[in-house]
Amino acid sequence: MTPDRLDHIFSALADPTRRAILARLALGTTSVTELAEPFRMSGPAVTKHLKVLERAGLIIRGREAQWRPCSLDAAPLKDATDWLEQYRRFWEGSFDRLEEYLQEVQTNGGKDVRDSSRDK
Amino acid sequence: MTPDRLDHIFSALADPTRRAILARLALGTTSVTELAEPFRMSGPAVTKHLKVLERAGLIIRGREAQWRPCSLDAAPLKDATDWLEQYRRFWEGSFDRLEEYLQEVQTNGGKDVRDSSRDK
DNA sequence: GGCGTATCTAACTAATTAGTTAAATAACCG
DNA sequence: CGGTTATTTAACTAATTAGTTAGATACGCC
Repeated sequence: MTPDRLDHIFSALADPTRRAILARLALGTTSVTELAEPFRMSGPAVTKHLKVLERAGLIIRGREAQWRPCSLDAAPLKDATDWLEQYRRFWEGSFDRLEEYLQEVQTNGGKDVRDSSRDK
Repeated sequence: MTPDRLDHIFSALADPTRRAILARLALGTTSVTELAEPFRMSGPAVTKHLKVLERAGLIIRGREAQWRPCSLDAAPLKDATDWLEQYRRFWEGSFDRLEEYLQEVQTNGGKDVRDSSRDK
């Protein structure tokens, strides 16, 4: 997982139009025109969103006559999830004693921000 | 979960500097200066990244003398994970028959992109 | 070949982002 | 008070993003 692959994935997800496109594609492959329909937005604008999703590896484009069907490729979402997974213990809240201890020593005794020479 | 909360969360995560800052904060609360250290980047640039993280709700800022300690608040990462979770079945690959069927009917018989009047 | 539908490219604009340096603010310390 | 350290704000620039409209391209059909 190179760092800018995650950049592309997360920034593709940072837009509600693009998340809605993914949600639609979760129901199945469809055309650009149908993807565009729910939005008050020109065709070219949708084409650009699709390019962003494609750069992130989240969609696959086919060719069928004058249509360029899009389908979901969720594999990169797994990479995003794996990255987030590292932080699960933080939102689940229950650190065990060792983790608490490590966190304290990391912050120089857990007493002060930088060093222990200052004393408030 | 309002849509633009997710926008803020994902776009905060779309930058490697900010992900590195979160990784550092996972080890414990620290100062702006220490956060800035690994990067070839001015102080104000780091302040801006912190503002983005703060807007996303990912960090909490304190005050201690002339320091403004940062600490991680991972709660929004749970929201991101929850959103991604909807797609897990896609990257795990094994759809059950019902899901396959639903996906096919959604795409008008699963045969064509738009309708069944065309026939290739 | 020419028409109609689907989609993309080009060229442009406005807003946002990521960085800079210089100066302001805040708080401790002697 | 005056100096030093930490951090933020202001003002600026360059690059990127999200949208637009107009025109090009691709393909099927008659």
